[in-house]
Amino acid sequence: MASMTTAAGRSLSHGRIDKRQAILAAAFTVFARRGYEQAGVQEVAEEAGVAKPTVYNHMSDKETLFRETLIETAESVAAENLAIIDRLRQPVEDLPAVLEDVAYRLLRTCCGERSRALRWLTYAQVARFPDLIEAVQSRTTSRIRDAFADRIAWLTMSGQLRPCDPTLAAEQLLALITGPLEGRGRLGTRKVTTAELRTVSDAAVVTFLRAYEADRA
Amino acid sequence: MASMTTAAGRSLSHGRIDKRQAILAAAFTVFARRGYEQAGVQEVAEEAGVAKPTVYNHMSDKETLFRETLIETAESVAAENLAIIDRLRQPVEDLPAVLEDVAYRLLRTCCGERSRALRWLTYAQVARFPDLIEAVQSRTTSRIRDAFADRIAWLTMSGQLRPCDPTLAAEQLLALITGPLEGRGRLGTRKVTTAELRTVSDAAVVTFLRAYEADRA
DNA sequence: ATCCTGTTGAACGCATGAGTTCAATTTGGC
DNA sequence: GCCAAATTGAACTCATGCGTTCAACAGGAT
Repeated sequence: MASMTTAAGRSLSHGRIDKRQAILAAAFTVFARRGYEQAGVQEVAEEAGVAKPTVYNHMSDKETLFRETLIETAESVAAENLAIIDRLRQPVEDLPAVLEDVAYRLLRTCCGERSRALRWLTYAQVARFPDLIEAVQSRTTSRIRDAFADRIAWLTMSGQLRPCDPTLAAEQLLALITGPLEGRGRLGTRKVTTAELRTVSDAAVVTFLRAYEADRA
Repeated sequence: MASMTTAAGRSLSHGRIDKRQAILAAAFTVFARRGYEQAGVQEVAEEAGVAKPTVYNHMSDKETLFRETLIETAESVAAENLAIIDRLRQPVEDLPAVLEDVAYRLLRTCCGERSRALRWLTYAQVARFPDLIEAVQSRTTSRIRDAFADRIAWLTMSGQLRPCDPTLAAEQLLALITGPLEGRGRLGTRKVTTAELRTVSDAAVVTFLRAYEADRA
């Protein structure tokens, strides 16, 4: 009877520190470093400070380990992004400034180690685990898009944005934020300067507002 | 001394049909189907209708085989996209209509088998071959962006678009075209309807023109 | 103290697949 | 027809790594 876990992730069997979390964290580190196939279960165990059979005590397979790791990371990344968008819940007086701030933070997160590695690992295993794309995106991109759409809907109702399809507007704003850097290979391996992030996110907001700002009458 | 090849890809040693091309084509098929690590050289050989040692006669490594395959495909995909953008070289009378046509074709290409597989394979092997991102993107995304920027510069000079940074505008237009479907996981495994492509590409052009069209005075 | 449960390290079996070897055969050029 | 280069199939070597086994061990509960 391997460790069943509560919603909080704490082990039920005895009060021991849950090694499950350590294993998942280590697994993500190693998978991100080497990729799925190149990563060895042995290496994950070492990174977690644990013996190999212990890993198999918690996860039946390398595949299971991979899936749980990606899901876990997806939830974490999503939470980070949703927190940023929540900035738009408080009433906004200076819309461009607030949007630029949100856009900048989102872009910074999307360029971060975790987000990049998550995207890579997910797409890398399309051939082997096609369902993972759906599993990860429904937890990240879709939720972020919907949260943004909610904020845009409110902004529209308060007259700060022109009437539009909020979901489409959210998709386009997100595309404007993350697209340019992707095209420059900067969501790839190269370093990104803070200035470049600001330039791109500001430009995204400017273009978005030109297209979606309510006519000033 | 294995076969040196001319620019046309024809084998110099005797007039034999160049098996190199067959091998590269088969390799892309197999890599796209299985991914780099899962694809076997044996399987590539079978797909190409060739014996395994023959593959090693043309490519020293599995790694070399992979690199050459990706580069070859990148050139091919780029050519396809550049041809679409060339549509903008002839003088345009109805800018929205032409842009929508170009956007739709680009999106259709980007959702195609070859493009998707190329992206996947490239990003999938970031951990092992980090330089491939640069190699592929410099042949595809960068060139497409630059070609688009050229057209946009001309359109600006002819007064059909407002003054802007053509490269940034190109990046943003491309982002608007391909971003939304990516967010929906539609550049993933799911099927995409023609209608959906049209909706997204039209919306991209509408938003782009709202932001970049010259003021009608 | 003594159970029970989970951990440890080391070794193992086993499958997979890269890259090679080689002798036999095909191919196209001359 | 003849040669040289390329191709073929089969078998082989060798490294890698998953998943398992097991005997010894640790640590909390009663």
